Amino acid sequence: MEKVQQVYISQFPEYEGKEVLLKGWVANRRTTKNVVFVVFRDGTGFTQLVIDKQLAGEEAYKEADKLGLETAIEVKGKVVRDERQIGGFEVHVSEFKVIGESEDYPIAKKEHGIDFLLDHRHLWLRHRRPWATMRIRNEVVFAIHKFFQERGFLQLDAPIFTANACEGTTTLFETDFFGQPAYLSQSGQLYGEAMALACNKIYVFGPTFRAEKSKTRRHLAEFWMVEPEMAFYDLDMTMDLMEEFIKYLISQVLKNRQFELSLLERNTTILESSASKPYPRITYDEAVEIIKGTRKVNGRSSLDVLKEDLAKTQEEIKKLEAEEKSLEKQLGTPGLGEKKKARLQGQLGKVRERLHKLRERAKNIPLWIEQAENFPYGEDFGGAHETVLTRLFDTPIMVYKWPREIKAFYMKPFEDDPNFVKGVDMLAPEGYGEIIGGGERETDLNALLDQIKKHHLPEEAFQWYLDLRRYGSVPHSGFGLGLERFIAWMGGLHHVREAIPFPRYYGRLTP
RNA sequence: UCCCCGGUAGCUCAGCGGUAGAGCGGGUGGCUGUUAACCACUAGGUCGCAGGUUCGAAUCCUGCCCGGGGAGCCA
Repeated sequence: MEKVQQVYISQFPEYEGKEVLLKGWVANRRTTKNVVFVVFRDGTGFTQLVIDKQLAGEEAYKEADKLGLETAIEVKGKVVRDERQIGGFEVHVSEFKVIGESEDYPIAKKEHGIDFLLDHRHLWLRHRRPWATMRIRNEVVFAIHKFFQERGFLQLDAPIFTANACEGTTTLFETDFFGQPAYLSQSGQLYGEAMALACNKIYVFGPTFRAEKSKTRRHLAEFWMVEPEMAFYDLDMTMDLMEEFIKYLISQVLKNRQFELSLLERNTTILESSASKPYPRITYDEAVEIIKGTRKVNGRSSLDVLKEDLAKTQEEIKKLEAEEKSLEKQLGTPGLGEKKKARLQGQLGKVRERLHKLRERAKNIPLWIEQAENFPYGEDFGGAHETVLTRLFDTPIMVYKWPREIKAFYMKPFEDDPNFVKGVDMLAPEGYGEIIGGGERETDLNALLDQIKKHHLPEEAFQWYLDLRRYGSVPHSGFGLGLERFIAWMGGLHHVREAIPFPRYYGRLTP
């Protein structure tokens, strides 16, 4: 092969009309009489290769026609503008050679179930949706570091092996640490507090582990959390920081990852409002009133919104049921052509799938209404309550001033209202739920000892933590952002397991 | 641990008491600057496992296993 410059697909705008060398993989292939079209990827993007008999020769055409999906190839050709293609360019190939063969690639050119795809996660990562998602993940991670570094925070790591449970509630993974039981960290917070009192403003950014057998779209057994901790910060300063932080992350994704968002077919309306509009700050008491429907938001009550929703859902169900019947009748007609029959069956499948989802929804809404109306004051919100609450807003909301009993032992009570603590949760819109939990920490040694006893936690294990209150205790605060939940919200992903390269959750340890 | 839904071809699914089906993917041939291309032919199955009901079970019943969603817990 003659020497030409090797470039990446991402550099195409600088190389229009030029002869270049590309190295990558065959993502898809279509053959026509004189031309083979290859959808080609090199990790930086996707483009179409055109292997024409005239230009590349009869041999190249025949060889290209045999290329299996995901064959690694080296290509020489000219970058040509073509507005019909993704990225706006295609490559007219003059020569190519195979670097690595690929036969019977397991992921077919069609829809697959999530379980099959996750069994092939190591290969699935090569495809468009995961590719776009991973680029958004990287954008978010980079933006997190930029945000904190620009504000003088130090990134410091908390240990992963710990001797005790942080908050004493969740189930932890137990391991053997040279003959002693040790647990995988469920939060870096307590260590973050120690580091903040040493370096003022710090953030812990690492993996965390929870051994709950959670089977929901919001849970993983291993996930990444960003936990800033700031000395001399009170609750209000913390809420200001949280809002500024989330707005910054969203704006960076919107600015730099439009193409990836479009590949995910993400409607960005709510992301845009969330990047600019102020986030409502609501006390727990107010949130309860909103959930119960006794307090209106912008003239709307949560229960009315749900009832409207139910009516709309039922209407759509009726429409689809009629469509289902009509399709079934058409399918029952004798003498249908195979082609026509297949098409009808395809349509019927889609209608049924949509019906299934709507029926599920129609079944759930009355339950939500009931749960909302009968919400027992003083308890934590469940998924249904969060949905009811966040549905009324087009930005994240911050719920603060929580009843002391339902929050962790280290939370600081309000001086003028000691039954409530200075904790705050940020709830994302569009059903993505809690993305941040945090607040101001207890500073008083005796108050903390009291809480440790009330929560039945082992006092000895917390001696080092209590030292932070013995020697120069100061007001301080912090919060934790669930990275995968945030990414799932950005990308409009169905499940947090799509937001991490190799998810770990109950029932999934490989690949 | 509990509740709901599911397990049929490599993949996505239909069939729900009477001879196991379609699309995609594989193979062969045709057509075509194609966009998950298209058309024809072809190969491909212990209907999750075990037991029961029945003349007859993918279909009904029971138990178990696996998966999905939710509760709990939380980021």
